[in-house]
Amino acid sequence: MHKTNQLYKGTLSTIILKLLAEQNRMYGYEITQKVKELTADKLVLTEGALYPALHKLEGDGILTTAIERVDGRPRKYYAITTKGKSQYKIKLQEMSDFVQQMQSLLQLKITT
Amino acid sequence: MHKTNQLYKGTLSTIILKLLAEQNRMYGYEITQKVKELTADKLVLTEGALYPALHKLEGDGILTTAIERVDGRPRKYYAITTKGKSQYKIKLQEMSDFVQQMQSLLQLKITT
DNA sequence: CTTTTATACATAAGAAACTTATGCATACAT
DNA sequence: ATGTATGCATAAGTTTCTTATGTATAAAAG
Repeated sequence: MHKTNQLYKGTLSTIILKLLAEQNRMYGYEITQKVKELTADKLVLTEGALYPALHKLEGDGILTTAIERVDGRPRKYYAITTKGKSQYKIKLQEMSDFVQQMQSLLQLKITT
Repeated sequence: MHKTNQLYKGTLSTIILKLLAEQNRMYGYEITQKVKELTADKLVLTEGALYPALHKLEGDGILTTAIERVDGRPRKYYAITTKGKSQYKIKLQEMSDFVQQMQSLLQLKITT
């Protein structure tokens, strides 16, 4: 998923859901580019992590897919389902709780 | 380490270092109790995660140990080394960066 | 007096979520 | 002709957990 920071483990699906909750639909490569853009290259999704994650979300009914041919190449568009939206809310709340727990436990300085 | 939240993966060593950076020395069971106390039982370290983590930190020269007999039972006290203290600073900074990255990327509401 | 609970350590099998490497294919630029 | 960007995918190996066990002592509970 990135460089050498173990903390990002478990964040991938939440990031995917965040993007798809706001973008109607996106394809895999587009997601990697969007995350690079949003984080100024600090977070780079690897394909070995992204594609299996997308397949799992699809298998769990969180995302649906539609393949389209663009410029002679197939593109697999992903969209979030109703189930996915409620799953996203849960994931966001978990992340929020986690962040607060870490700030409290480690007494992190908040530089907003 | 806890219930069912993947996010805590990778946080264990940072939590251990935090406690030992402030407590001179602690033993394993004491660490589990302290974390329970500090988080109001929301974070419960399991032994299967804690002890291997402590052994690894010791093997990496981050912690040192001293075994003492208390109430007829052996206790293994852990203390942080100089190397451990600089490692702790790095870990704290990584956590701080991670938290800010997540707040930014997911636009989390900060409820301070 | 025997069983449960708390204290205290440890390891081993299995799962989850990655990394790293590889493979296929098209289009464009050098 | 070769490298870079686009676009998908899988497979082997690693890390870090969970879950399950195992050993041992002391105090409380029945």
